[in-house]
Amino acid sequence: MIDKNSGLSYYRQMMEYIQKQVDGGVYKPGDRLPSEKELGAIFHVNRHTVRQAMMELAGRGLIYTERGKGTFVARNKPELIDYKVSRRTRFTHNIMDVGLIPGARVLRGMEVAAAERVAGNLRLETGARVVLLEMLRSINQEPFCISTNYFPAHLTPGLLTRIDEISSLYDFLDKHYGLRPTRTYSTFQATFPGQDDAAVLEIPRNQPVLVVESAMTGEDGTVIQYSVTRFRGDRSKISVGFD
Amino acid sequence: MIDKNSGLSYYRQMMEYIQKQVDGGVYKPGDRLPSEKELGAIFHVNRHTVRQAMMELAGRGLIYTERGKGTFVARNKPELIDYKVSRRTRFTHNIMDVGLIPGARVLRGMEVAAAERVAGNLRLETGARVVLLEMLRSINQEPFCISTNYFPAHLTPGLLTRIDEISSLYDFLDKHYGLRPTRTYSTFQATFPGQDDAAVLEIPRNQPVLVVESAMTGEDGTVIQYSVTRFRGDRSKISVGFD
DNA sequence: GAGTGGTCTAGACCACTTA
DNA sequence: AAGTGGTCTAGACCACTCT
Repeated sequence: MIDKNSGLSYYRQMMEYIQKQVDGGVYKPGDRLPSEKELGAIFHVNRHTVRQAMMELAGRGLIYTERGKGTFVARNKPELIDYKVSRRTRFTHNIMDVGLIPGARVLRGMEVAAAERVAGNLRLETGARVVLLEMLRSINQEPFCISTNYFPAHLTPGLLTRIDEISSLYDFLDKHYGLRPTRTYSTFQATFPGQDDAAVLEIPRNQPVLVVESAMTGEDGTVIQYSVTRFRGDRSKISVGFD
Repeated sequence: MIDKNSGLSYYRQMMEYIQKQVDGGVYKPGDRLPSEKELGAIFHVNRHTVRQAMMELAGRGLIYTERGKGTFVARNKPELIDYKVSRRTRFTHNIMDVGLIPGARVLRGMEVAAAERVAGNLRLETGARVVLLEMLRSINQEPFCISTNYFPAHLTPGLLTRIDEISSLYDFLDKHYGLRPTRTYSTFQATFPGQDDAAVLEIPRNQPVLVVESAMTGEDGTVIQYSVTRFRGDRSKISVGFD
């Protein structure tokens, strides 16, 4: 099982072996693997060596552990959600159109001084007053993405006093302020979540997130919204049309 | 330094402490941390406990290790390359425009039967003949992304015999086949690299990649190219304009 | 040769789940 | 109570880098 002279460390050989077992369908998503003790006996290695293999495979997302229960093969890709981004993207409609149940919860709402990056994207001076609105969006009751939105404070007076009324952000902006923002650009990055984001999205910190930064302008070209959205990497596939 | 009764494990306390030190600028990107032995002495814990903290922080991308040298604070953010994607994106020009040196190397070129996903995107029958062209693109001599491109074989006869001539893919397609593909859509995902991709991109398997899938059509609307590109997450920021 | 991280073993105790 | 993964200690040897 383990080749002591292969030049490859034991735990790497174990990783390859288990990866093959999973790829080959010997263990299917959701299956329990043998316990660490059993694997140690099977491969004739110490339990800590088993653990090193398990931990690396878990970090890679192939398996996950539950204390007291065992180690399990990860659910493949929990149904990637194809999320379409266009000039006017509306989360609620977007999700409902594919037969899923959207949800939204406001995490933070406050007026702050614009940091350099925020000010630059909103075409304001650094330190200008902006409204920060952070929302958790969920699909079928499960966390999907966190969106941090910034608006020039003078364009959205009293927004924070009406936070409870927000169900669809775009409807809200149109109804109260006559704002109909359209997307001018978006950037995409793959990174790891910060501690807070990981907790809210209910993912471990070593699971990647897709970060989308966008700027929106009104019909007259003034920038009225800048947002940074972190999508769960295991759930999200963002698609952009160029038509 | 370590609170034995905090309820938090030692290695997690160490992780928090070191994260704070890095965030606070005590250790800057590229700095060497104290050795594992030294950290063990500082925190009054065993070297293995130190290692567990180090390994998790490395998995998260905060630090990296070099055998025989030490442990260093990662330098990730500063070198982000803003890569613009539009209807007609040309890697070579794109990179040169921002003053960097692009490079390309063909990894694989072969004619294969189209798998379901490839066929569907190229609007062909599953099993139809397609040309696969896989290229590594680098910036300033460092791996940046791997692009796997598929073309209907009947549109690009003899492509594989001229692989050596490819420097700019789009120039090549235009010159030899009169093809001028324009992008119709792209999808973005954040995941982990496969073993081969990780090796070619020179990143560990637990560092995220940004996967961009795109379809390109000719002027008459026929799909002439489908590609899957894996960008190094630590280097890439893909931007899309909606104008 | 001294110092670094990488791997492996051995044994212990803990927290949690299940029966 | 038995089994599981989680944490910690202790000691050993290795491969590599630097000087």
